[in-house]
Amino acid sequence: MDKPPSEPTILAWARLIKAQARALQAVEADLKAEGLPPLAWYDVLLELKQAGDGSLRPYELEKRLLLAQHNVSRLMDRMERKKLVERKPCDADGRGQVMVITEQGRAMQKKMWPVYRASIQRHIGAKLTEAETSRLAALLQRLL
Amino acid sequence: MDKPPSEPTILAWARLIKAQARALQAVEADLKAEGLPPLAWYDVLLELKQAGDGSLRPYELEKRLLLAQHNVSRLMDRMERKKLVERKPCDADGRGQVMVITEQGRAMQKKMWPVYRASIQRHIGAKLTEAETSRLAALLQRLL
DNA sequence: TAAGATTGATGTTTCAATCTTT
DNA sequence: AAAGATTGAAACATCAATCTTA
Repeated sequence: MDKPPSEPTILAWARLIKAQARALQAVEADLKAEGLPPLAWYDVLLELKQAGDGSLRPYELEKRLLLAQHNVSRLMDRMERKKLVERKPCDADGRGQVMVITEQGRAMQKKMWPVYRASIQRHIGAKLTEAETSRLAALLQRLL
Repeated sequence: MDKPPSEPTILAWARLIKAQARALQAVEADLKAEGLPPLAWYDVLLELKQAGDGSLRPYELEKRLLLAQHNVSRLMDRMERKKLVERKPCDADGRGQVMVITEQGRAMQKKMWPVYRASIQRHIGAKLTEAETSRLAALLQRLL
């Protein structure tokens, strides 16, 4: 136990951090260049849209987006101010809230996707062959 | 042009973001649990230590760490307050500064490494075989 | 007591502007 | 004018409580 990581392990770690940082910064920059909100907002909108009735509890968003509870709370504040989501009381649990995507929220998700998609292609797709992409996806899944 | 990304490309992107976020959060938590500073500080200390004379210009750190100039500036403020680095004037360029690692900085780097190393092993090394780790490192390099 | 969610205070990052030297 | 670096103000994230209902 406490066996130290091999050299390839350290290299994989370093490149995971760096490749993600580069790609994420590039995609965020592409969104901003189009005057669109940050990626986190897209993630929220997509999760809500994909949830059956366009709504999720904050703690569900929390788990899916790997965010802390108080960060979800404030992210919802900002998105609610822009009318992209709405808070509703939760029938089933008096403590809880339900976050619902609005029509404006759905429209924003639709508007962001082509820009986001092109950005993913530019910064990931264009750098790997199809076969490499599949192998990368498979290996990354083993880390989840 | 503007060919949309394939399904595997989108999957690889999503997993890159998620796997990195998970691993990074886990490693940061391990460091914090030991009462150590965040990873960014380790990165600075290591870069300075590895630079020939233990010093680098802020703009060099900026490029190596993928940080914005003003973020480097403030990171250096915090680390200087803790006596881990020192600002010196730059002989060769009157506009510039030189950031130098202190003895305390070297000691901190040495103290952090075993914790960091064990954390990398736990969150990356233990989840993949040696062969997988090498393949992952090779694929990630293609993104850089 | 614990889960779901929020909030005040504090720390960090970002934006836009500034300052100095090249 | 451009490069290296910093700074005030605003946005965002984090920490430690707090509040409510289960």
